[in-house]
Amino acid sequence: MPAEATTAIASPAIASLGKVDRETMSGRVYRDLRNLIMAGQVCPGERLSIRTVAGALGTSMMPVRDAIARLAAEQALEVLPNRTVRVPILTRRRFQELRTIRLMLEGHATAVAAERVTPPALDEIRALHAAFTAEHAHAEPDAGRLIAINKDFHFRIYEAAEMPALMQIIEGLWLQIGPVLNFDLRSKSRRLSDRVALRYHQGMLDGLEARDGAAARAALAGDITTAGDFILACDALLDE
Amino acid sequence: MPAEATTAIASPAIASLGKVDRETMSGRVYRDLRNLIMAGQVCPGERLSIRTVAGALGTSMMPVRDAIARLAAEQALEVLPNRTVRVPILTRRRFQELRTIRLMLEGHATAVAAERVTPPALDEIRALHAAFTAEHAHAEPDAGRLIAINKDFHFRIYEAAEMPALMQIIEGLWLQIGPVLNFDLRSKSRRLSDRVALRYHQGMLDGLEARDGAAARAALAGDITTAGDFILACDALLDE
DNA sequence: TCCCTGCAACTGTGATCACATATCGCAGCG
DNA sequence: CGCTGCGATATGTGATCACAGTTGCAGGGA
Repeated sequence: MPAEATTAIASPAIASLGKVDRETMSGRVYRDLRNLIMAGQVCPGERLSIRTVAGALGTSMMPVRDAIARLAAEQALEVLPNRTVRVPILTRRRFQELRTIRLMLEGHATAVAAERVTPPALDEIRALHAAFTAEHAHAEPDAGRLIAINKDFHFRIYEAAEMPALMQIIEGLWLQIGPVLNFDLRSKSRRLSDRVALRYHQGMLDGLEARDGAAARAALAGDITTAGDFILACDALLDE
Repeated sequence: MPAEATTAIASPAIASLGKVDRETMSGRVYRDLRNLIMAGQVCPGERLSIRTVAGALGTSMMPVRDAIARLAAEQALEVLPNRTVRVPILTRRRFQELRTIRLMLEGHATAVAAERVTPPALDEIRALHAAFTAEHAHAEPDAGRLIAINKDFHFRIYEAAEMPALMQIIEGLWLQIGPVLNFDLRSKSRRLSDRVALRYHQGMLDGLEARDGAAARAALAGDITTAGDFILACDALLDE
């Protein structure tokens, strides 16, 4: 029998074996849908049918059922009284509530990150900021890429706070807000606030480098607040 | 055909029809497990087998699979690399992190509640505090009931803040902390901190009545902090 | 006494099926 | 022209089955 089962034989050949798809299909569907939602690539109100998604992914209904159940538990999807499931439509009130929570939680994560961030982490954050800036410099910036880099920039900072439970909650918040980014994504006028986004990001970076938690937090607050104002002005939200 | 399907016929008889079990078995299993966990009636590290739970509940595996998937998404349960699922075992570090987050979130909810609480809500909160006090007066207080009343007291306050998204997050936090209440529950020495718990609850109530958000928040902070210290002293937690 | 081996029971995963219900479209009547 | 009623389609839910992987334990060898 090959060495895997035995205790101490370490052949160099083993390391090159690679891992055999240790991921369940449920997990994969879940992750894919999650990324889709967080990247703002699904429309608020859009309906998901288990069979349709399963067909599109070439699997049976089971993994999709599972993934949707998990996303619904995180409020990333919504099950209507009809028991059909759709991408939630945020009310203005709820959006503002989420923004308030984000200011607290992401503000705290940023402040803590300013204390704990390591030089290599700072380098990564700098690189992401540079990439964000570069993408803005393009004549025709790719909105999808912009959103992705922005997300990486924020979460790389939160990760530096070394508070995994906090980060999971923050991810949940982005997951709920994700779909409205869709509208933002399609509106080309977003450039208006983009310049200020760059400035706030720079402020966060400066705060981290100076280990000034309050400054970094203040810059983040500006970022979140102005971005939120932009969405609110778009009225992609339910009035309620 | 009875009136239900038609538009405008409002017979008094209809109202008495009652609703026919409009709840899925998945939903029921989910809710039951959730309550069990939040009430601290499952042990950290305890393993759950889908078939076993299904057998105990007299259903097939399906609803249990569904419920467990949802709870796992909320970190209320944990899927091991083996793909078996168990009640998570908190590390000290994670427990302290959760406490920090609770101080922020529940503190904010309490402060906002102080501004928005209505007289009838205040009455309910007073009643719950009275019940909590009364249960303490018993010679042999029922720990389970104590935990339940405490939870109702806190969440009735948070509900008064009228921030549903915030409340869902807080529920998620209680869900993660629930299992360690189990140890607390079994240790009879808990009386030590109970007196102080009563005092802090009184302080929260006073703050709400005076519409003094800062005072209510400070009292809540004392409650959470001292309760957390008690758990940490029990070392029911993983050292990491 | 300890460690290894091999078999049996058990577990989660994915697929498929049956069923009750909801939704949509169309015909028929007012 | 608009509303009502009915049939066809599609949807979520729950049950059952097959399978692969893991775990646990007993037996045999050193």
